Amino acid sequence: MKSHQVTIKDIAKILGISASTVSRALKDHPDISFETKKKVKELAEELKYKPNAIALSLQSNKSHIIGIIVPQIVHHFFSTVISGIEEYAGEKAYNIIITQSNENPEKEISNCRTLLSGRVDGMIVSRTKDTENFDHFRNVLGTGTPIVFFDRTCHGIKTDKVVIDDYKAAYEATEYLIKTGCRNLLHFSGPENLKITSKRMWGFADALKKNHFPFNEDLIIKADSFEEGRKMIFKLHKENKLPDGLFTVNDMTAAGAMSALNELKIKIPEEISVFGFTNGAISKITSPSLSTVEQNGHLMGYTAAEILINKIENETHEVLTKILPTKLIIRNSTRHL
Amino acid sequence: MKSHQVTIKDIAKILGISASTVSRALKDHPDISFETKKKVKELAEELKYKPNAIALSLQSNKSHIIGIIVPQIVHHFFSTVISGIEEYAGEKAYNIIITQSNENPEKEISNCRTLLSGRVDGMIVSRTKDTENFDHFRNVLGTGTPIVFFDRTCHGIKTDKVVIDDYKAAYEATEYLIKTGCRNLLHFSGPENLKITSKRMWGFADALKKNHFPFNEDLIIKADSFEEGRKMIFKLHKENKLPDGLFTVNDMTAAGAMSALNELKIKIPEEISVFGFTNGAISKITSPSLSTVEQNGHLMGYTAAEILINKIENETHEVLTKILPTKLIIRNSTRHL
DNA sequence: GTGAAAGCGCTAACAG
DNA sequence: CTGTTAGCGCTTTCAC
Repeated sequence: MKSHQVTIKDIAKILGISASTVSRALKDHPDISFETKKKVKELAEELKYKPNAIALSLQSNKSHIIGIIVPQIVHHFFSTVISGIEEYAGEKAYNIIITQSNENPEKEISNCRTLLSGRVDGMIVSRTKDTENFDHFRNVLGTGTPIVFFDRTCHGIKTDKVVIDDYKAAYEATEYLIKTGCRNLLHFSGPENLKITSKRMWGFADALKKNHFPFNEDLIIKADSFEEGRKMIFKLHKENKLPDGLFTVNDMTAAGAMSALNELKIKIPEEISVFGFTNGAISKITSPSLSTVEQNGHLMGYTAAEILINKIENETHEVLTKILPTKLIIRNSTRHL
Repeated sequence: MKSHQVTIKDIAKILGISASTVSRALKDHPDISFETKKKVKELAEELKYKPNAIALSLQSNKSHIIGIIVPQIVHHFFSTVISGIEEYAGEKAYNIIITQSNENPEKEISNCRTLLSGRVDGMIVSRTKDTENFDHFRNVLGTGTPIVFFDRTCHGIKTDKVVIDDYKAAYEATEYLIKTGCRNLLHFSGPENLKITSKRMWGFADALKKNHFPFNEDLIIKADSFEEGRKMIFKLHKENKLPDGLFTVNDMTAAGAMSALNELKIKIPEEISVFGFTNGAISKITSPSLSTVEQNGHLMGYTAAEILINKIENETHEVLTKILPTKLIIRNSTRHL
């Protein structure tokens, strides 16, 4: 199917000059006469010549491609990040290759292989929930290919990270609930081996303690999906243990909880306030609209790409962890101050 | 930064044999002795040799990369499609490069250039709402690079398409509203120059006509976002023109409408039924949950990739339009039969 | 001012 | 069974 794309040789042949002259003319080399340049450029334009990026890559050992590994593209937060990466990469004439691990560590390992084989210039990664062995990332770094982690990072690997201050954000969200009159708080949390979710949990816990609320582990309940959020509310309702303030590890879980609360005709925020995390697309859609933490995925992706490309092009070796600001987005699922 | 990745030459030198022998040993060429194969493979393993995909591409004139152009990655439907593409591509050892046009025709043109320069083996595209001139796509096809369009296709270009039967789906959704007792229907529609949205509109219109409902153009109202959906409901409410059945061009618009209706304390579905389109993540989250049309983005992406890769590898020239089945997903925003 | 030659990593045709 | 050679498209010395 693939017919012949125009090459430098074709142009050279037609013009009766050598390939190297064409190459130089195309990039305005000072040695080349104005005449020749003009002829070459016109013909190139006419034939729709496009440099073969692959040949350039082979030559320069730079692919101008950034490899991305995320658990799921479909996840709103991750697609936001990807969008941010794409934006900065585009500005710098880099392409992005996207792979998803589907939360499967095995797949993540094979993704690394694939990207390495594709000779990406660097990678931007958010690991699966269950990745415990980080050797595949160490291998990548071993080849000299830089990695920037975002959101879900890997402890003990010396490389750049872009994160938000999950602890602080959770602390502030919890404190907001307290300030608006909640006295009986609960947290729906994610897996403990993920730093981001455990940090959110500690932020919640510490906010309680600092405000002289009794704290015990029963106030932390594992639930981190729409369905689990729903189920847990029904369960708590049955046991007569519903709180008057709920802070969830993410928006989806909050949405699930609210869906159940609505069905139970429990008034939000009058009887129970709900606070989410992420500020995804759904937070505007729930009824009532959801108060949440702005996580700014787009900026996170943009920043990660910025750090990575800088590292690729300037070959710096300093390792930095960038902490992006968050803010509380107050909507109608919480009472007002 | 980039240190040396192991090459075939390195292995050859260490083992004191030629590069071609190594190459052949690695791919189990029958000519090579068992001994040699063993030595080569062991060393390759030990040194973590990975074939240089770029060199292979240059050689074979095949990059094993599929280029994707979508209006927005963040859009749930598109990310679902991408996910489907990624899945099939992964099975066939293809990578995907993703670009977004941001609904900007200029950007779309430059995306085509970029991907062409990256020598992708084929493209999967959903155009912007405003693309009117399709020459850039014709150029791509002119280079022998196949394109498969999905969802938003380009009229008058002879290439493969993967779509759903928007007309039929809209017809069925509307008829469902009628069967469940709605007598006063309205449609919130998208831009007219998009075939998919105008087809949804005609499906709605024809369902009314076939069921002997009066039809006039006032029953079609332009609104295709959360905000517009909201606004329009408030406007209609003020003018006392609210329908008892609403079919929207997509889920977001439906969600906006429902958000407004909830605020106005208008009961869904008792006073007004709402029917969406897409079955995105949000359709489970709205209150009540949203009846909608399953558009199956994942399958659409998977199918598009299947058609494209088949075309790439088998160099077939037949052009086909694949119409994927849809189905109504009945939840709680509509009355039951 | 321009051309010839070498080489990026790999494969395949051609020799032995 | 294995080595040599050439070439994919391009850039970059080194000549002239």
